[in-house]
Amino acid sequence: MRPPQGWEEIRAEVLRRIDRRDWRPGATIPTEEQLAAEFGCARATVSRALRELAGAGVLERRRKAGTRVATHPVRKATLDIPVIRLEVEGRGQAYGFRLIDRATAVPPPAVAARLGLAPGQRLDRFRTLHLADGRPTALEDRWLNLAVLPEPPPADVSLNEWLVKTVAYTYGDISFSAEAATPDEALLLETPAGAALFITERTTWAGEAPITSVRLAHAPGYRLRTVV
Amino acid sequence: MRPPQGWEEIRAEVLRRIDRRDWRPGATIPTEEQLAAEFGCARATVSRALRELAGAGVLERRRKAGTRVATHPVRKATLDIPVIRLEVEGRGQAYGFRLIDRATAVPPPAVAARLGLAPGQRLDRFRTLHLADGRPTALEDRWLNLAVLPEPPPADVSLNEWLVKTVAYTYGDISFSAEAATPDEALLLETPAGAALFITERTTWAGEAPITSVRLAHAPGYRLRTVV
DNA sequence: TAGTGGTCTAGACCACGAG
DNA sequence: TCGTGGTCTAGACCACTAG
Repeated sequence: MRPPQGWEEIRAEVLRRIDRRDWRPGATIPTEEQLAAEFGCARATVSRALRELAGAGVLERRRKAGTRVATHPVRKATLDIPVIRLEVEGRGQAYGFRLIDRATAVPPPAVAARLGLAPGQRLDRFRTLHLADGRPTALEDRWLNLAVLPEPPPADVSLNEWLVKTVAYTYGDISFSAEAATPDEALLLETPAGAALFITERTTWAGEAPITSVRLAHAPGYRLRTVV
Repeated sequence: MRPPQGWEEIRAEVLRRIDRRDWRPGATIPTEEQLAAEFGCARATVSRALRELAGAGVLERRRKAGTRVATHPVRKATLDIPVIRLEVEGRGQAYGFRLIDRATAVPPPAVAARLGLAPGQRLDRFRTLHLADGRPTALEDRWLNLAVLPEPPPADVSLNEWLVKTVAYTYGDISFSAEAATPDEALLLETPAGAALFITERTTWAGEAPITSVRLAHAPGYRLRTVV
């Protein structure tokens, strides 16, 4: 049989051997050097293939100990964090948004803690409704640290997209959960009170400075997908 | 200033330049060759750094066109797909589970479609309640294609973990959503009917053969986190 | 301390795709 | 067409860690 060529074919071959149970969970597989000899390629090529599989959670690698097939069924998936406008347009619908209200206030303790703020510090709060073909798809509740921004945001664009262009790359964390719609949310999202909403919460920093904390409540039916 | 050394320092330097807006969203950055010359390293080292950033959604790369700072704020996050037992034990609680019922039946159309089954084909269905310190944390509803398994599963272990050890690596897809608890689910999870539940649905194949489709309904308060 | 993975180099050729 | 990223090689040295 023709040996695998290129790191992608090697990755596929390794997966095949794991699937066929030639290499069982917890077992140590041959070293990079041995595999390179078997496949007739450079060690760097094998290394690349195994590194990708380790990144996906399929293999566990440690110096000196070697490479093992992962025992714990912890798989890693990559998730494309969605942008509402692109999601809506991807479904062939017209995107729109409406600013519900805007205020300066002291954020609730949970938000202040997430952003690492001193108690009592005031932030700007924007609530925006995102629309698909005129119907609400998500309610955005954003707390924004205007102090760190070079200029105030304009009123006529999506705050999210303006931020991305202005503050550029940021680090952050994201969490997903399910919550029942409050009466207020239900009214805005045109859904029954108490409906199960999919919630994404994102907090971002630029370097050390906390920028913004966003809570998105998605209208019922929302679904986040990925592949393992 | 000392030039960055190693692909990780180069990655950090690139991020710094994006953060400082030396390189703006949409702009083309220097070629690998130019950066290698600037940093005094091999092109492969620059390539590695830029590849990682492209994988994270920070850069967009195309042959001939070069490398640009990503304009669309689509970030990619890696998600550790949780294993309930490990999550529970990680919180310092005692893990347990209880088999609710088991049957052979024709799955609902949605499940059959996800698994790519012929209409009318029967599968085994297991419903399991996962417990943390004796209290329910998640309700598992699993449809299992016993025909493709080498041996029937034992009754006394977690079905999920047995599957992982037996079928080894599988491909699959995952989706997340929010749903209101049905009366049945509410009873089992000891929560009010209609409560907002976080739902994960996973379908897996081993090669071409569909193995299993699982729906996990998490008790209220569940939260899935990741970092960008 | 020795074995294994992690990384770097200098060079080469290839594949894609913008102009 | 030809510039750019994508990959491979053969070799080298380093970093971590199991025994």
